[in-house]
Amino acid sequence: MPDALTPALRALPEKPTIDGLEVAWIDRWDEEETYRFDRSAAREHVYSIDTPPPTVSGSLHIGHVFSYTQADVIARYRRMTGKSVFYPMGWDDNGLPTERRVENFFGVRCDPSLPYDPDFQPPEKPGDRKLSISRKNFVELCHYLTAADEEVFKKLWRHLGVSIDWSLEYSTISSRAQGVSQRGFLEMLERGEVYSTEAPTLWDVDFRTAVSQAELEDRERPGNYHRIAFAKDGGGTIEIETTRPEMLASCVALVAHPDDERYQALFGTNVVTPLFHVEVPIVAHELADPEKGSGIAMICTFGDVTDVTWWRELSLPTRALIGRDGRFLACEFGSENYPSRDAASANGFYGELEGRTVNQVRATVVDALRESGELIGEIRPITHPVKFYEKGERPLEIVTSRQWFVSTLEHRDDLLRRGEELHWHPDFMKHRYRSWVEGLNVDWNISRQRFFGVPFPVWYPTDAQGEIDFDSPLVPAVAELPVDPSSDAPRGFDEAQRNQPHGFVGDPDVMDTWATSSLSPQIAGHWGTDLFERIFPMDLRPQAHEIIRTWLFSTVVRGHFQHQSLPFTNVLISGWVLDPDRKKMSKSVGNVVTPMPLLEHHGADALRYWAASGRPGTDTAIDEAQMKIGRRLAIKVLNASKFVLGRLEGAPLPGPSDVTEALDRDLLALLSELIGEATKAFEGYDYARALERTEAFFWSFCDNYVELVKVRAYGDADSAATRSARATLASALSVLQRLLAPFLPFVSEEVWRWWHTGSVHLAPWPTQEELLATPVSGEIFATLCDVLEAVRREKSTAKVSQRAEVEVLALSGPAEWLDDVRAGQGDLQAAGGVREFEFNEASDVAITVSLVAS
RNA sequence: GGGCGCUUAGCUCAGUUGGUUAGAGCAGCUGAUUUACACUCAGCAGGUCGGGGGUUCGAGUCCCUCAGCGCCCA
Repeated sequence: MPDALTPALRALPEKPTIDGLEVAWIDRWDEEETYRFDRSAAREHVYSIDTPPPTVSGSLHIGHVFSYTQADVIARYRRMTGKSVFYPMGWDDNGLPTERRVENFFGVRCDPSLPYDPDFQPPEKPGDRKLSISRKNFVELCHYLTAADEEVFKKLWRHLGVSIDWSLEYSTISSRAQGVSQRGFLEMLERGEVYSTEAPTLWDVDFRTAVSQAELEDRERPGNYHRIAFAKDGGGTIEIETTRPEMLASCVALVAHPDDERYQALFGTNVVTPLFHVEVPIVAHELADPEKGSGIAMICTFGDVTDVTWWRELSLPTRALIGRDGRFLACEFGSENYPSRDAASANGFYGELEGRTVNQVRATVVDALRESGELIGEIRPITHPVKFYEKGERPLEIVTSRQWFVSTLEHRDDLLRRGEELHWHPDFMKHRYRSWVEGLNVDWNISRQRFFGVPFPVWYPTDAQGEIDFDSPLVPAVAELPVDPSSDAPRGFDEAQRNQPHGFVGDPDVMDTWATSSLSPQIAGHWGTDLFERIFPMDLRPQAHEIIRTWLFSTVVRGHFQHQSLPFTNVLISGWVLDPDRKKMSKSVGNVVTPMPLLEHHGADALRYWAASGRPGTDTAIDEAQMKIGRRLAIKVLNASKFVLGRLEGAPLPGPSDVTEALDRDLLALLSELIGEATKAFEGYDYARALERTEAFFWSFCDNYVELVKVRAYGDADSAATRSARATLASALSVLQRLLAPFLPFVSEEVWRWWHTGSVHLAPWPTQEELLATPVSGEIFATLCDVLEAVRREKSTAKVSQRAEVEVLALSGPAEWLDDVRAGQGDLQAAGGVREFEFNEASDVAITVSLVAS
């Protein structure tokens, strides 16, 4: 028998309590390095977990408790089955949420043109106006603030008993992670999986950055249909409807569905735009919706994503007029790209628009159209979906700029196959992935025009005129990484040549956060060392469903490109925590629940019980009643353990061979079934089922089995019946403590240590073999429970104490049933206070309880 | 518009390949009382399994359809 299982009973506490167990065991586990990953373990003995690195600038909420507990329960199970568990924790702090938090917290704003101020101290309180600081100062503040936030998160995980090996802690913005990230980028560049291009890009004018398709969301917004008349060449007009009349100057064509009879004759002819007098063609495309408005729409560069599709597929000219700040750019009508039949009038009017915002331009254009009579009828209010950056507050614009893209579209089929290869828990979540990949319509844009992130490790040479040659980027060697092209010069150049003719320019952008966190296996696993070979592909990716299209998708992309493999073999999807009214928690609604007070009030085991009761992928309402039940269970474990171990005092601990009584053998047979069920459930990632079965068994064990044998177990240590009861109690308690350990790590450890030297969390997961070689097939325990229940019911109905005596217990039933009862007759007599038994063979079971007259 | 999930007791949820009389916990009600545990124990009551149709000897479970709720994608 392994050492961890060798019992050595020590003094039991007089009045055990679950309060304070967390503090005691967290430190002890640190000292004993209970969760330390065995760096020398071979791949087949490792269970590796790609833990979600949280963004600490987001608020800590109860959802963190929920999902991390579910993953931890799996980690603890695997550890007990003998795996060396690779369970790191990382922090994913680069990106906009941190930048925004720093801006608000300190009242600062990053201006990359400013020089670094080594003596800079942030203001005590944010001022009325934002203070402009250099990029390096800004990044330093980001590091400073996140370090403090990380401590708060770390405290929560530890208090919750998440069995992370903290020696593996990482950050996606550390120098090492930047090196990994840049290496990953350069290798993709070498293989042709990334490219940079000047392209229409979704752009947030407030954050002044491009965003990717994965960061978009549609929001229903009020809008207005404006009916606008375009002059036909041969006379007459065509009326289109648009929600964006301000884009009129960017109009490059009108479009209708190829099958639309109304416009058949007009395809190929031209019309002239109002106000700007620009000649544009009428074209056909099936994305034009005949049902929408008048069935014909104007194509502008670029009012929405459909415009981009039309522009690309129909090879239309580009007349982009919205700048990075969301204001209209300068434009010369009558020039080559803006042919106008009345340039003077067009330029005169456009003069009123230049430099103005989208809303201002819209109002001016609408007024002008109304005046000229080209606005037809009334403006018609509608509600329609508008694309927003998920963290943004203004609708996205489409701005043309140079960006780095990862080629995902041309690998769509491979990526779909990867999704099929992956084991999803629950299985139906794979549809989320599939529909996302199928719906991709642009490559993954990884450039962000921001500051706190991993810089692109590239420079571009400049020619004699200082023009930038984007097609021949200068790259560092892997050994030089990480680099910062804004302060490091490329090989063969010196700093004086920056931004000079025949010199170089550094790429000013940083990577999208997902371009870095998609390498979490490579960062956590120290890609390039033997450790990585021991943990990759990871065994488990636990995460919530809303980041399937971001974190999961991007990690699959990187694994596929870099290693021709899935980055992990199983994904465990956690649901959301809903508020008690089953509404989604959100900051704006103000129903976000912070976990610490709940943790302190109910205890870690209680919160874990609630979290582990939530099935994979299932949204769960926050439920303090459920936490109270968890707390009750933990207390029961404490008291039952104390009671059972108290029965074992004073004599050598008996072993499995001492289990001779039929009832005891039957109980162990049932326990063996439980082990099988719980193990099977865990192997299928159905931790909630394992918990439910174990919990039900444990309560029945306490209320029925222990009650039946407590008197027998008190008897003469030399009697076989007593030894049998004690051996059964010891075996059952040992198994139950271990089955509960993944869920209730604190109380399980506490009671386990009352009779073992090692940690329950390193004890072997119970097996059916360790119980009885030859299980009994009877239903003795169940039968005795039925009889006991009848006795209890009689006493309860008579409103007497459960300790009241039974004069006669008359039992009728088939012979085998009577045999089962007789097998536990002595225990029944003791537990029920029975004076006399009567047995009668009969076809139907009947139990008659006659109480002693009071 | 396409897809996924959910709908079982007052509440929260189990119910595995179709198989006795549909289960548990909580809440409710009725009791017990120096007990390992009041952070206890026992008992009772509570359901047309969202509606309709079908397959089957047999449907909470499989199929079709409708409705409501939630989410994903477009």
